[in-house]
Amino acid sequence: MSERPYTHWLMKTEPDTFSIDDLKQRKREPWDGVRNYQARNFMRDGMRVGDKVFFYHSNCAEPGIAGIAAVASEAYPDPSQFDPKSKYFDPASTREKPRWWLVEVKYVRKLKRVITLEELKQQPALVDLPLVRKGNRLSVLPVSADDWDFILALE
DNA sequence: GCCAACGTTGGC
DNA sequence: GCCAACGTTGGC
Repeated sequence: MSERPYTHWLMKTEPDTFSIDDLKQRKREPWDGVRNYQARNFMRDGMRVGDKVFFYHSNCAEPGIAGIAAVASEAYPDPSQFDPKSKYFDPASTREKPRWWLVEVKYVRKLKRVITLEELKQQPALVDLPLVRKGNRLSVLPVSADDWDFILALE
């Protein structure tokens, strides 16, 4: 069995734009619009089909983990970077050498309740969880297997 | 390569 | 709406 640093992830989304209920309805969705290199690298280089993902609601009344998704495709170039009409259009990117990549994610389930950011911050066991570390604005983050289990036990 | 200016994220 | 904490851009 090959070793990878991470097999569990957390992906942020603003529920006003795309919520866990939207994913439940759509079942599967390309995670387009990521325009940060570190977040891109996690998707392109770190993720494999079947990896579990915490679906996190940000920039809303109750920020926190709202559900579980799974990586459903290998990484491929984000089509929106080539579309001049898209707000994610990147004129500096080319099809020969795409700058931005995405994976598709599929719905797994909603949590019984939202596990809030506030609650996660209060857990001494989660001090090293990247999500609760100061100033971390990345929209795609790794979660250790231990932290994953610990967080789910809070549900 | 430095770094000031600017833009974005996202909690509060 | 405020603003801290970033990341990016571009002049030099």
